[in-house]
Amino acid sequence: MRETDFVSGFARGLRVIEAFGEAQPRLSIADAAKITGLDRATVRRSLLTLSELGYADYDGKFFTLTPRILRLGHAYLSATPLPTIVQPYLDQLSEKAGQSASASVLDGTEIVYVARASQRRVMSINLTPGSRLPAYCASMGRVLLAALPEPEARAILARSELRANTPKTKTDPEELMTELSRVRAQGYAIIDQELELGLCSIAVPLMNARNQVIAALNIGAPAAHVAAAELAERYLLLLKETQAALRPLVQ
Amino acid sequence: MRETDFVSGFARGLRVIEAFGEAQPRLSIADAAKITGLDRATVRRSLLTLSELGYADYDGKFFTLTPRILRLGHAYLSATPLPTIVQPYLDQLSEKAGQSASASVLDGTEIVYVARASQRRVMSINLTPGSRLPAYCASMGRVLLAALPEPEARAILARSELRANTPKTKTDPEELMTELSRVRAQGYAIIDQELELGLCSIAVPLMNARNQVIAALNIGAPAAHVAAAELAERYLLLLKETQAALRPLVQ
DNA sequence: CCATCGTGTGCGATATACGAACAAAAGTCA
DNA sequence: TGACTTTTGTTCGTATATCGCACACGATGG
Repeated sequence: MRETDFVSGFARGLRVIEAFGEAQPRLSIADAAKITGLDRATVRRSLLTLSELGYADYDGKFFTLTPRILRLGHAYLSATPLPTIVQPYLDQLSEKAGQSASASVLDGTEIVYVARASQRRVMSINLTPGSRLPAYCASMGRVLLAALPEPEARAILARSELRANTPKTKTDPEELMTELSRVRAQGYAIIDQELELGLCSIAVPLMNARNQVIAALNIGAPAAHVAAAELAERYLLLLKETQAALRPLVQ
Repeated sequence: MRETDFVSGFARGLRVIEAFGEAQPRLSIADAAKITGLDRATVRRSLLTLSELGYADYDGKFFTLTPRILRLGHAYLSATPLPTIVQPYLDQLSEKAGQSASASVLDGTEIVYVARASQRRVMSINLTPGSRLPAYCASMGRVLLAALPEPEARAILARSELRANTPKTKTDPEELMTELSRVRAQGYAIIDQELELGLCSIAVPLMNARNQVIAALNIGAPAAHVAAAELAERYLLLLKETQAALRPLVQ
């Protein structure tokens, strides 16, 4: 790609959108400039553009994103067959298990939820399609990493910020690589409160007819109700059934 | 706003993202140029930019969005308090009712789902946060339109493409305005298979402490299980409870 | 009253869009 | 099949748009 085949104004604008996050629902021009590292004048132009197009509101001081911004992500969710195909199966799975069921794919060091059927909420985090979690400490992340060639998985772990979210979180890259081998061998991953105390989950890969891993499915449960050790006997069969049902339908 | 306070390269790029939709998961440069009405050279630069940033994949012929694009919508969903606050209440509501429960806001002539707790799937449409439906024929749309000053509601109806999705769809603006008055008076809206045959729903407004309508809540049910006439007696109380519980929590 | 912070603006240097031209595929039809 | 048309992707030159910097101004607070 040539230098001139890149629209930097567009790229800068996308960075500005992403500056709005968890902790930042309202941004002033200076805030957004600080977060993105862009010049204030540039950020101002981007924000005014967003506001002009209806993607943001502006009260003269602060900018907030409007629901219209969801059109952008929705373009993916409705255009990509996977979420649509998977959703009804997750609904069934969730109902049979009495727990939340989700599907996600890998994006860099993170997993991205592309579909979810939630039962009563047990986590402090609100997960919706589009939500992201670090791959190294999520059951679906383990499954997706295990599907990669070892050097790639290792590279992703190297790029990850391996934080101990709880005392149970595995953060040693070597230990994680060993865990990935086990996951690869047994065909599923179990996480016991490594992301958040009180939460455990079990995940399996979702493969297409050519045996390529294209996503992961999981069931999450409160540790208080279901011990991690019981996850496999309770839910593995259900997950495997869903995995098998979806296999001929994807890609 | 001055002319130069608008970054047209950014605006064009956003149009390109939105070109990917339901029917268009994969776009060639020429496809995207046709849909957006932009020059092929311009579209090409935007698409290559998206690809360079990891928001799109490019196989040399077709572009597809990657899950990374969800970061953009997620910036809204996680930054805006509403979806996070509402979700657990929707989960409860959905569980008690045994039907899907959703929350949405108005964006132009459409409602946008910002949170949803789904039970078994009954509609052909897959609804997730970010999904959009025409306001005029959705129960939450009726409630949100009814909350507007009459001239504004009328203006939105005028801008809407009033399609008869089913034989039951109301498409006459005057009839719709009358319906909005009824909705305003009774405090809820019922839709009987106006969007899709076999689907009916009931919605109430979600107000904040200052009585401003900031969203709508609904319960959707298959017409085969629940006649439209029974919706109110079955679910109105539940919806009102949720409405009351949320009222002090929002905004 | 000055220091600090945030916002808006003018300007020269640089990046980008447009239209057109060209090259390469992909159809089309005898 | 082969010649012809149509469509698509890419490149180029130039007019225009945009960036980042520097500065001005107002608000806020010690």
